[in-house]
Amino acid sequence: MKFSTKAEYGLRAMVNLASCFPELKNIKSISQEEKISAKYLERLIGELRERKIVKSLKGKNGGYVLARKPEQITAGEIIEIMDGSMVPKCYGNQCTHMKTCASSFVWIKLGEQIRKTLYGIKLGDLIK
Amino acid sequence: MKFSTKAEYGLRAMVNLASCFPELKNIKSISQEEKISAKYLERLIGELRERKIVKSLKGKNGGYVLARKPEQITAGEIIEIMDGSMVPKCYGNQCTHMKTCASSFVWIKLGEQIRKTLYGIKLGDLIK
DNA sequence: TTAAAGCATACTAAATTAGTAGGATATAAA
DNA sequence: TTTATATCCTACTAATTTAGTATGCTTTAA
Repeated sequence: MKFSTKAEYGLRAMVNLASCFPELKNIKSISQEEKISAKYLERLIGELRERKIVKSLKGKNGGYVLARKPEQITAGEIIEIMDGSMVPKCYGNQCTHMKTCASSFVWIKLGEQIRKTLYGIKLGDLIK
Repeated sequence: MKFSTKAEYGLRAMVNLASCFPELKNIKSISQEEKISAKYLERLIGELRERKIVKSLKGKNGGYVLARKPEQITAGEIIEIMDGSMVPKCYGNQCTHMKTCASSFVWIKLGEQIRKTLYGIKLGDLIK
């Protein structure tokens, strides 16, 4: 089981913005500090902007700010946006986690725990 | 975050064997019952054999049996073998989850929870 | 002796991931 | 009002991983 670098990059960038909240910071600075390709990061943060995690300001002296306070944004939100669903599914949509499928219990239980864990961690918790 | 079908196939196959434990079952039967490519499954179960989850009996009337009782095999063992490590790491091995890396807390915490959950589920729990 | 099983290895096709490239658009400051 | 600096948008590509095939060898119970 893996997480993509996308989730990791996204989280790191948001933690970075949380650290300077409520100041603006531009892609160039974030990418240098976090050692992530600027162009790639630009796209990732774009997705987080669509989903209202960050706000952007265009033009000179522009950049990004968290759309909410660090205490009001969870790791789960960010990771779910970056990585897609956190609930593993049985293959080919044939199994829709029916009661008759014994092993589906494992994925359901696990999905619950993962959500519980990640939605319980706020950016505010990570910057102390 | 995703699990591969490999982990799912492996788990399903082991649950299947748990259901008929301690009887032998051959690849052909398992693959038909679980609707998984026989040749692919053969390889997957091969890995589980190397790691002592199942025992095999070659030759006519051969097949596979769980190497231990269903109560003594956990979902975590199987999934870890099939899927590799369950602990997500920071990128490029540059970050080794240091205390200075704020976001690494998330992956460490999550890894713990995943392990706790999956190692807490035994095959025996799944076949009732 | 032989048919039925697992064992081993190499190959391939499809999907996903991780980026690049190039420009269009917006805007604050000079 | 011009210009530099930033985000925004879309298409392309390279690398890796996943999922699955193919082929043949080895073992062994009947």
